[in-house]
Amino acid sequence: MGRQPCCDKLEVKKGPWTAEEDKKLISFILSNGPCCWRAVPKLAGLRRCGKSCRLRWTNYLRPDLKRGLLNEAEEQLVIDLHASLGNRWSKIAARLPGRTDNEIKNHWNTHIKKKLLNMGIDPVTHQPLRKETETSSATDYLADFVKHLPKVPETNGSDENSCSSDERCDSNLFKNDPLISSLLGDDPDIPQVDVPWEFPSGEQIFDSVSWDDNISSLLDFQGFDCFSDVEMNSSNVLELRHEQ
DNA sequence: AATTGACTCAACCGCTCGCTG
DNA sequence: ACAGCGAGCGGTTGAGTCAAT
Repeated sequence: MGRQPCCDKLEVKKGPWTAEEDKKLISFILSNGPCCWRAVPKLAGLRRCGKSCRLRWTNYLRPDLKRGLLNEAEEQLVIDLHASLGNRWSKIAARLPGRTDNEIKNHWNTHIKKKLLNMGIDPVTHQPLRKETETSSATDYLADFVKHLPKVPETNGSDENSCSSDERCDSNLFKNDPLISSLLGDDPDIPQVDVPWEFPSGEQIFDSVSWDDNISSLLDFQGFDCFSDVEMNSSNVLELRHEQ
């Protein structure tokens, strides 16, 4: 039996969201909360897939999102977390408040990857890239490479604690490299921000305020205070957001 | 001014996971 | 134990933008 499509592909709209669609989605979420994404498009009057609505909300419209590029500290945290978690972007994003997995993934692919490569660090393994000039020949390079390979345990190779005290598996191998050693170390200063985002109920924050007030609140929350002098209504606010 | 190539990032796709009956 | 379903995740795509020529 084939899997049912998540939505009627013939009826749903694709591509960039319009201000009107954003308005409908925000309005719906503000009054109902982010639940049952499959039903959201129908209830909100959107010709979109529920999946698309969830993505739009979590990656763009959510009021607790930070804007702009990741700062130095965030970038370092991403590198650090990637070293231990790999490409588990949602896990990484959970440690960076206000950042989405998509945003971090994009930033990794466009900025951090290059940065690490320029620093001579393999963005996948987080270990120093080897330059040809450092070894006298390809044979030497291979021999050296094999020498530093971690021992593969005979049983259950996936066990991350399976490394013995053998120096080939020792995290001290690259301890002379400041970045690597910092990546390998357990930095107590790294915040363990692993709390789920709590959606403020309409009663708590948006009670007895109009749609336009809600939009202003959202923008205030996200640091759009530069527009405080502008008369805000739902249409011009969303136009502004789309201009970003 | 026009063209081109590199870059960015919002959005989509397909898959997996976890819950429920 | 199994199937069905919704939600979430990670990889990929492509339109828009911008700098270089």
